[in-house]
Amino acid sequence: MSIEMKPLQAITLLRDIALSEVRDDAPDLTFRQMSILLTVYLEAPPHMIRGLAARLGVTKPVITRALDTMGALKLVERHRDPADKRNVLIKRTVSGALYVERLGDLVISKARGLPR
Amino acid sequence: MSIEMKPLQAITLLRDIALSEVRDDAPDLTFRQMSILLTVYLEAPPHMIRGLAARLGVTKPVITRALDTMGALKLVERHRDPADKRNVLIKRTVSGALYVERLGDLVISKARGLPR
DNA sequence: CTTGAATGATACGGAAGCGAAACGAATTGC
DNA sequence: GCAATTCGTTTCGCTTCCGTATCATTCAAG
Repeated sequence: MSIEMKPLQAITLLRDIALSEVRDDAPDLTFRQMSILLTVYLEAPPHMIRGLAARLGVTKPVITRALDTMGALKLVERHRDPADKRNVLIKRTVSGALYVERLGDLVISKARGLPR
Repeated sequence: MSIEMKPLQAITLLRDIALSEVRDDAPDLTFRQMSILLTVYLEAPPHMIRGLAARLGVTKPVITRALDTMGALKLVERHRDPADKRNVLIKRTVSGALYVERLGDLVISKARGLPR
């Protein structure tokens, strides 16, 4: 089931989301970091560096750096793949799940308050 | 009217938007820059540095720098206020309007394609 | 005038991001 | 076994951003 939206509503929604992210004292992720995080939490494992890089159309160091940052924030974890020790598996964390959930609630509440 | 959304839809929408922003070769603005830009294009003029800084809850240099960047991208323009030459008025541009419009279309199309 | 307040810009040191290239470790193919 | 490939990380030089503090300019009040 699709959600219909008018241009003014769409832009207002985006503005409200961006504004909340800025005003919150939550860690302000970049768009790249956010798309990595949400991909990890939306799609089925396993998630690996190379796959995420291809998915986002960026280079591998971008993913490595983003995981450094988000790992320090406890939003994701890195684990070596036991089956192939060259690989790194990106795993979810409790606080990451909370962060994503909070983000979803934010979008929902902003969408609900949209102008006619 | 208001738009109802479920958590999975909300997160998926956000992910799709972030992913599109990353994949596009469009200038990738930070959340701060985006909230400034959308505020300027959504709310009635005049827009001034100090007001935007208060609106976003950030310091003035943040706004100055964001305007430097977005000015170079032709997304906004700076003009001295003739009435009070201490003030700087932030004005919209044609290409800025196009950028915002494209952004709205992106949100609309991603919302339309949401699951469930 | 002159003083004080207000505005936006700039300087500074530091943190984090970028792409390209080089690297070590692990695996695969011969 | 040994070379070639794959994977993620690290390094390089560079750019951008951050907050604090300070600056020049402009206005307003006495």
